Amino acid sequence: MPRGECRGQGWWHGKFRGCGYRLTLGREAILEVLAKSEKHLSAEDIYMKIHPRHPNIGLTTIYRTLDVLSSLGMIYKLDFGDGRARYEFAEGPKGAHHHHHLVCTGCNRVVDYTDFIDEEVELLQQTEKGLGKKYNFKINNHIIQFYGLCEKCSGKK
Amino acid sequence: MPRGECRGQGWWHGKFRGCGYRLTLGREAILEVLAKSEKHLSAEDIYMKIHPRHPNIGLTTIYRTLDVLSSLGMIYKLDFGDGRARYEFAEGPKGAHHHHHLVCTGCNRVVDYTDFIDEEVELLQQTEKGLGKKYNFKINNHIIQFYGLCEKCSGKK
DNA sequence: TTGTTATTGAAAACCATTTCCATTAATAGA
DNA sequence: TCTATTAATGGAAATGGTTTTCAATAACAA
Repeated sequence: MPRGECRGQGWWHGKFRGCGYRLTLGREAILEVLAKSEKHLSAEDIYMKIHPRHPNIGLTTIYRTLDVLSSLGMIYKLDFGDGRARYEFAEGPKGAHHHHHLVCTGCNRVVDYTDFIDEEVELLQQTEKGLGKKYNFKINNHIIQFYGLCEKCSGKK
Repeated sequence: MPRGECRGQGWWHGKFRGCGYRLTLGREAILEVLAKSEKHLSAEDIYMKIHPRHPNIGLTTIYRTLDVLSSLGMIYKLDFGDGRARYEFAEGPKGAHHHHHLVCTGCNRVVDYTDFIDEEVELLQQTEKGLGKKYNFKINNHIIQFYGLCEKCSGKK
């Protein structure tokens, strides 16, 4: 199932079915929350958002679904070093909103930046290709993150 | 305490003292293990290596010491996504052995690569400077990691 | 040598995530 | 539409890396 032929309402029907997954209420609800929401939600954040409307969807299901969505490439699993995973909607194919993260180690605020992205992407592709060949890796993902202190936290210190 | 004026046997004495830390057996033992060892040790790895010689050093102390060393910039705390932190000795100043990591998501093998490092470092510095100014961050760290499947794991599939 | 206080070890607590297992429900086929 | 199959679910319990607690110990300054 080549990633990326998705767009429009309900495109995920095919995505699920095509991979032998069933389309359930929970899965749709979670996808919807991630698609609409501010970014970087934790499993519990998602649970909280979904619970009022779907009180019968448990946290376990959230975790399981997030794994599925993540393995389908529909969402990204992120780690900002605060001990809980965060998830963000993978905005369609072709990296339309490709960005990386700038994390404040003081207050855990996260800034999505797109500055220098073109240069980054170019270097990443080059590196990916080089490394892949040299070490015989089939590379399919990368992380770039910057850590520091935001204005507020820098002052506090 | 400006990082980086360290070299030679026992340079850490000053590093510790200068920051109000005491120099203890445990701290030296842990530093030594990290300095000598293959890279990417987990807290428990370190515990196992130290235990035969120092059976009275507990895992708790390992964790506490790793925090201290990490906050002093003497070691790096790494996350390869397998649920446990790894640590690696910060090889002196000036990024003498600056490298990044290529992680196999199949078997968790980690390759340290230095290919394209110069280009990377240049871009990183540029980005760091740009982001720092634009978002008023005092950036002091970054991560770059590639994930994929190594030859073996790629075949298995 | 002595007093102060950072450091320690062991056990318990923490807490995000996973596993278990009996129940439910999505889907394919009749 | 109805039915059988089996993936998906939820609640409770387990997991496991890391942190906290607290009384005992030991590094260091004087």
